[in-house]
Amino acid sequence: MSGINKVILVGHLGKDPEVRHLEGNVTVASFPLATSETYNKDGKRIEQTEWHNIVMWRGLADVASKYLQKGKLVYIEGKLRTRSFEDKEGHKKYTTEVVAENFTMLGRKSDFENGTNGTTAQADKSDNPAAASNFSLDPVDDDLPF
Amino acid sequence: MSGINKVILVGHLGKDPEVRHLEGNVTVASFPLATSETYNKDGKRIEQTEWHNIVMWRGLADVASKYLQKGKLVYIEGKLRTRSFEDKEGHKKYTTEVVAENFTMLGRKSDFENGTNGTTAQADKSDNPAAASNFSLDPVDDDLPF
Amino acid sequence: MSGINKVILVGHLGKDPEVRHLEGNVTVASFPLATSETYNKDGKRIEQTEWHNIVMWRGLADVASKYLQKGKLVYIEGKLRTRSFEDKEGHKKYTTEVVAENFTMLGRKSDFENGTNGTTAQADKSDNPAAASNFSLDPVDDDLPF
Amino acid sequence: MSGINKVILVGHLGKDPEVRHLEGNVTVASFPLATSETYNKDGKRIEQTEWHNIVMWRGLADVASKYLQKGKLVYIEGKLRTRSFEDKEGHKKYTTEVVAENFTMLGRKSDFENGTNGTTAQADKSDNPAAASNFSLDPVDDDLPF
DNA sequence: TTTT
DNA sequence: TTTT
Repeated sequence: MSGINKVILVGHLGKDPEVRHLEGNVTVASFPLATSETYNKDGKRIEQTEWHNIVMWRGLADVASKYLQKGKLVYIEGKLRTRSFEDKEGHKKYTTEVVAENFTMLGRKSDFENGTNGTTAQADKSDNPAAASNFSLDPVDDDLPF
Repeated sequence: MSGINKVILVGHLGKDPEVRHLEGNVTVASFPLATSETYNKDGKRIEQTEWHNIVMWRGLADVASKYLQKGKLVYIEGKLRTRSFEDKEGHKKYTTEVVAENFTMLGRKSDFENGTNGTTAQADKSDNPAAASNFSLDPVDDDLPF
Repeated sequence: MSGINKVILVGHLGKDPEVRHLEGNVTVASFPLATSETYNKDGKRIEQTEWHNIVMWRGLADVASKYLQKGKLVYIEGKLRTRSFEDKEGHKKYTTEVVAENFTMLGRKSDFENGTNGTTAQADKSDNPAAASNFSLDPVDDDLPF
Repeated sequence: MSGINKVILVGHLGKDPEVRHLEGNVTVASFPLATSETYNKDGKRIEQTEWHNIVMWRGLADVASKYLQKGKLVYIEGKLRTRSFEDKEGHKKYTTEVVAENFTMLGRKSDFENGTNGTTAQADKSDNPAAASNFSLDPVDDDLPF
């Protein structure tokens, strides 16, 4: 039977997305995302940071490589996937990743502007009106908002 | 700026979906969904049921009308939408609905079989291979599970 | 059987929380929250805003009245509850609210500082170390972050 | 700043929970949970199962050890935590776990009855009135359902 | 290692 | 109006 495997994260990118192009014209983007939590221990405020390996495929990877950068605050929805691999010494290891299904940029509007290549905010805005900040691979049911 | 508007429900259908066909060949299905919660009051076990108005559009409505029936247990993901209308006496009223984005059938396998018209489990299975129980309007990135 | 009734929102407060004190020393805070969504219609970027009625009870209301203000960006988790009431003309009406179970402030750190009564950022920080921004009614399993 | 780190799973236990008692009278329960997903590949129905390491602490572990068993269908909410350890050969490894914050049993009512040691349904029910199936570590705001 |  |  089918189950549910859903992850919801809000955090900051630890690095710019690393983009790879696989055969068949498939794009993959990956980056670490930090989610922080604060709690009290012996009256002191402790911050604990959890790091997540985020992976985005195809169209989502393309848009991620365009908009997401180190330090940005982002909401990510996805699913868990654990895969095994061999490290350099031939030891079998496991890694758990969050395969993103959609993301939304949070934070100041200026964060939605792509400044990596020196385009001005204005140019970006005309190219990307109104701080478009929600991205997904959903079908383009674009005409009606439901 | 874009935000997040997400609802996650697991509950039972209170009625069979009501299906309407709008102009432009658009299908809409709607039904009430009950989510129950139990808590203790004065040592007695109380069950409180919340009713949700679920709305499904287009392809999701089509598949809902095929598989969902009164009493079935279902996981639904969607978003909130409040709209106004006038009742028969002309009074403005508001209703809040959950516009579903995908759903997954839970429960026994026999629940995934469409038994309304006496078709056998086998016939259902050939029509509906492997008790497919997760439905969404996501793009059919069907070849690879990520 | 028990079900799941969960709402996850990220949006901005439309107003300051309105706080009431009920008998039995129970605090209730309520405010509207806007979640915006952008989509394309005929090549134009449309923003559609959904308004949610948020309700917080007891300790969560107390902390909300202290930290949440009009315009702030907040993550809210809660559940749906529809209740009926009579309006002034005696007509029965329904309203659906999101009863919050916890919230987390998002956005710039300066947003976490309570500036309503002129306390300085520094004073706020000592009172509220490290921009504590996650609030819930969970038990204070504070010593260990799991 | 605080972030969000949330996991939502619906799946079946692969084994009975393994319960350990740590110093300080702390209980820990852990078990594997399977979430299955089906998709089409070349016209064939493929099922892919993802395994999650679930960990429950303290009171939640106690109730888990009482109600959860191999094969049961359960809704789990929690957060991701990756920790490192050394395997027998002294190699550093990482494992990602879902630290559960609450769970709800889904499925037939008979599944809520603890039949491992031959107690009757009736005895179970008196001990566990009304098939209580939602468990969490939330404060016992038991008198009012909000 | 679950379930269908 | 569901389910337990």
